[in-house]
Amino acid sequence: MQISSRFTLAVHIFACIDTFQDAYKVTSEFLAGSTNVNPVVIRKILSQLKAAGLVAVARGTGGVSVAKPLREITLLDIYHAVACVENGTLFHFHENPNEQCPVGRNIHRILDDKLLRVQNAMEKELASITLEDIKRDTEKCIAEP
Amino acid sequence: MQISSRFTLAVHIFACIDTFQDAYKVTSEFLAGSTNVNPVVIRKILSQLKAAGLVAVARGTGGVSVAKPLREITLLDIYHAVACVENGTLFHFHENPNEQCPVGRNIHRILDDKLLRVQNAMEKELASITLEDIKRDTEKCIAEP
DNA sequence: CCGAATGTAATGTCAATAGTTACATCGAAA
DNA sequence: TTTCGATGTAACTATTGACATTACATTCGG
Repeated sequence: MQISSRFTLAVHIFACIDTFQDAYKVTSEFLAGSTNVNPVVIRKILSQLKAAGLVAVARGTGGVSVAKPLREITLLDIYHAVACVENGTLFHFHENPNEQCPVGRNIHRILDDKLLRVQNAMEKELASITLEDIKRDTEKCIAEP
Repeated sequence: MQISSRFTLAVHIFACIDTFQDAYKVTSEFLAGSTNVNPVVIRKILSQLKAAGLVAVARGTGGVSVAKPLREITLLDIYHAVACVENGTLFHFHENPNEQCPVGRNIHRILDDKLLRVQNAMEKELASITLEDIKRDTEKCIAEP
């Protein structure tokens, strides 16, 4: 299985806030229009981002803004906020290896550290990219089509 | 979503072949016993590993063996063989960003290279681990419980 | 040719994603 | 203070993939 599109949607949302916050009120309806997904899905993601302290959502009046300096928000923060993998573990392990079997009894001791290394390599790369990078590349792409 | 347990199952299968091939005939039934999953699931994985040239499966008589030197098989080979992610892309992208929107029109140009970097970091780590490492650690874990 | 094992189709269950409707709630502005 | 646009969420649905399970044709050494 792939990592849920909630992640790419969340990054898309931030790119929209960066780009449009001065010209428009950025609402879930507005974001639904840019991403082409349902507004309720956007609101679900926004509430996860809000719970992680990454955005501020104005109730009543409406509108989304970024809650921290862009360079302090990494793709890893966003990835964790939208909770795309269960328990934060990337690899799903078969649940009940046979404890009577020497291999089944030890398979976690054999594999867990290696899987963690792989996951850490991925998360480290996610952590190396900030919303400032996204903003810079967004402006560049829009400027030179 | 997490990466399918087919991957950890496949590694478990190789650990079993290493450990038991001299003492037992390693069949799908045998492997189902050690992993505690259905034999048909094991056979599905075995046929994927066979298609990738990683194992040899004896029809009729039964039994599985490794088709290449252990040091030449990496966890990345296994990961690709069992095809846990669609098109080989780890991140699922929302399908139809709005082409009328400056951000929607450019979101792939903004994000694709970054997502690829993350995926490459993960795959590089997977490629750094071979079945020889698995065999060594399996023997170690079984020897000292 | 017998028997144990593989290959595979078909079916069922379960969980997660994503779409959609509906509505209570909020809060600024008229 | 009422109105109106927006958020927060619950509820229901459709779709998809994972995994279990049954069934059976096929294979091949003994």
